[in-house]
Amino acid sequence: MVGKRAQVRAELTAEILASARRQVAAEGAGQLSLRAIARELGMASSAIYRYFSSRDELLTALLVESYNELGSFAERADAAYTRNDVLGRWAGVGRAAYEWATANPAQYALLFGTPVPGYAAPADTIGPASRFTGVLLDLLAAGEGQGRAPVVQPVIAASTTADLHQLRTMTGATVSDSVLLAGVQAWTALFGLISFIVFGQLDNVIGDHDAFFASASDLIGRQVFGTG
Amino acid sequence: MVGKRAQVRAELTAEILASARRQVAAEGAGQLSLRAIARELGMASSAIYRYFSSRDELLTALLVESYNELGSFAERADAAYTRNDVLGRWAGVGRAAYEWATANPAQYALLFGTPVPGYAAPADTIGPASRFTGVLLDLLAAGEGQGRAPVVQPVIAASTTADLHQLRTMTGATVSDSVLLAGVQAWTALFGLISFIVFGQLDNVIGDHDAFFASASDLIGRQVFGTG
DNA sequence: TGTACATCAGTGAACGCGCGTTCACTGATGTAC
DNA sequence: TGTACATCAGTGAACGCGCGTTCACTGATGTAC
Repeated sequence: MVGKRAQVRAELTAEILASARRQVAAEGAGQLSLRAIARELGMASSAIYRYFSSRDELLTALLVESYNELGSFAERADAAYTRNDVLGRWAGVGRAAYEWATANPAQYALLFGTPVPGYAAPADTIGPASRFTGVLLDLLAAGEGQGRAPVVQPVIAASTTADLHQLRTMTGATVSDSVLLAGVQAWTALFGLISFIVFGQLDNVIGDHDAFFASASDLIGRQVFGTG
Repeated sequence: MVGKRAQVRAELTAEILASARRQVAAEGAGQLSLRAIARELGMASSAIYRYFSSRDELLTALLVESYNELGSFAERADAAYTRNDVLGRWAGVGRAAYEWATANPAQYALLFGTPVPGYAAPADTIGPASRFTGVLLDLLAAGEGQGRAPVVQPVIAASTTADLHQLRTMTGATVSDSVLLAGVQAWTALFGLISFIVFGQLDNVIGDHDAFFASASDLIGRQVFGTG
């Protein structure tokens, strides 16, 4: 049985995290303040230290939570398609990322924006961070399994071949160099697109963000997976 | 003739900006502190107010300066190629942006990273900001003039057609919808790629950043301009 | 079941820090006659 | 060319604010016998 104390502790930990999330959403990750959280929860600022031993630890918890949210969101979106429907899956996963990002811009910025100065993400964030890329790698493998290939064949330097080799052993991926390189490029393109929209670079350039995202994301998908 | 006072004023203004630049480079834009600048220049913190009426005004000056740096860097790179060598020009302009970004990561973050909370860039940044995109639009026009076309034909919603139309009138561009959409997509892809590298998303994934950038940027270029 | 003790949550004051901005001021540099 | 006055740069103290973190403490909740 779970002790009452442990239960109350879990609840308050969750409340602190929730308040931190709200805080980050409202002011950005750089402005995350333990005192403000304590104020919102109506407790002494020192009490927070019973739950998180420093501001950085709270940031890490937030980071892990956000990566997991994005990852599970993408996994669920992916699961809704037939495995063979590679372009549909790409569209779904991309849209999931886009929707999560626009719904949670500050959390998105925490993951993909300017690194928080003086903060280095510890190793426990690697696992959650790779949930999203895991979906992508699986997608790349499925595409190649169908005989799909990038519409433009990449030119790859020797050092990059080595990097791709190591990436394969790290992730257990099995796709070819061309597909892997084009896939990583598509990954950066997808998040570049989302960042431009979320960070306001396309304000005054594109009015209907959703429609533009759909077109551009579809373009990226057909570039990596061919028109099949 | 320029009065001595005016000259000294211009020099100190430049020194303040230089110190601010150093500050941003070392700590990030969020940490830009007037007091720290004053300390470095050996003057009273209140003296800064003779030159910039607020912290935000200094930030704006920095933003304008950075956009101009990036823009002129790209313009010079572009000018080094034969006008017809569209893929060469794309590679050169992309490399210019990449080199500027890696050499000035904090200034890059100021332009393309998480927006500084509580700060809205005023209208005077639009001009400098569009120097880079001006180069790109010119490049797109040159490509289309040679009969080049994106390797994958974009699918464009009605609202996006309207957005593209407005974009054309705003910028004086003359390219077709497909080329313009693929061009904007390539623009977001290029900066997504740079951001992933500069912000550390590819650490532990790709070792040789320069080589990877070259491959991926080349890929983007051949996607927009065709293999012609 | 009741008692004695250990564990833990939360308090409130304090430390030491840095920040942007204002203000009345001193002197030096420029300008008009 | 010299004098009287206006302009401007820079000072230093102060205001009011917020922050992360530490520490000795009180009181409540749990545990062992």
